[in-house]
Amino acid sequence: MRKLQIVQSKGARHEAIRRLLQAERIGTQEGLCRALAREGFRVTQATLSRDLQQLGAVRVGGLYELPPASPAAARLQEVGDLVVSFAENDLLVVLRTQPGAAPAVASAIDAARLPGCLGTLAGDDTIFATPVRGVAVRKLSRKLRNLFGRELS
Amino acid sequence: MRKLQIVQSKGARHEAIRRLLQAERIGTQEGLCRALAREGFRVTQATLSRDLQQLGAVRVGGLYELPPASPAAARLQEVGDLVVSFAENDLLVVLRTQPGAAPAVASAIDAARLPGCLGTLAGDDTIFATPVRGVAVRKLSRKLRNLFGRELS
DNA sequence: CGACGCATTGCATAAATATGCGACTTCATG
DNA sequence: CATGAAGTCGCATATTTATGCAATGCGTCG
Repeated sequence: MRKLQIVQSKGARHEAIRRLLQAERIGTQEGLCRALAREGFRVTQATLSRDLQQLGAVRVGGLYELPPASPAAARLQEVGDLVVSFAENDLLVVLRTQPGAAPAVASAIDAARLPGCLGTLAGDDTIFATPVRGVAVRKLSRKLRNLFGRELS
Repeated sequence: MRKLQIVQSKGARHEAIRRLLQAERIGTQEGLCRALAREGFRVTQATLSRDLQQLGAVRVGGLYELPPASPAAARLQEVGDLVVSFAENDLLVVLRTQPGAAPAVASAIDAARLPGCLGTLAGDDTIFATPVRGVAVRKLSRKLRNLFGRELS
């Protein structure tokens, strides 16, 4: 039997990685691994290899660098708190937001230009989002959840 | 005894690498190695590792990409043909150019902001270049030769 | 609750990249 | 011509990164 894994920390870990790469001169995944360990994240090099790819980090001159986080992504993080719940049917993903916040959130989603998102329509506290043909509503729903990086009903 | 090496091709090879990386999707140094071989460049992965570093290439998403060649470097290549000869004494590097071309060449050199180059002064077909304190005139001369990528008297 | 889909992770290892060292060339100099 | 400094390169290998696979956790749905 292999060691139990404590899944569940990717979001926070990615944030930490961003911070660390900017603050320190980190040149290897092993080094990043040690730095993260100091902050309480215990993961292996394999995981970091995947994380760095997902973050779009690039190794240049023996040092890891991050492409500036897209403004769109930053905005999504900001408005994430305004989202109250997710739901979906066969056709649409339906997001509920705090009163009046729907337009702001929908605009942030649009700006992010998700590959699978055909369009959004915002009311006052409700957003309809519809996937491009061929993408399952489920899939889009998951993507949106991940974007806001939170667990919702 | 090890195999004889046919030194002497870095400049052209670097050009070829630039071209190939832009034209094809190349994801490994081995792949680049094969592509170069098709063009007649026979070098090993080790050499390419060094070349790519020198070119500032970056591997992102499993593909090699080049940072856009600095305008300064491009300009240097352009004016390189106008340079006729190099010479040096204890104090200065002296470049001769085609008549009237000195200012253009000097300006390109200045724009390149060589770390070892304190300043240049251009006449009509003659340029004086002087190194920063601590850098040998010899050193600066070599750097300039390399920049123009040609063999001159 | 049980089954299923999917995401996350570690482990082991494959794949890829970087580098120490010596060979060789080219220039320039005594 | 001998000598020496600088630059380029291949080889062998060390270092670093990527990945196939299986285990586990989480959410959903019947």
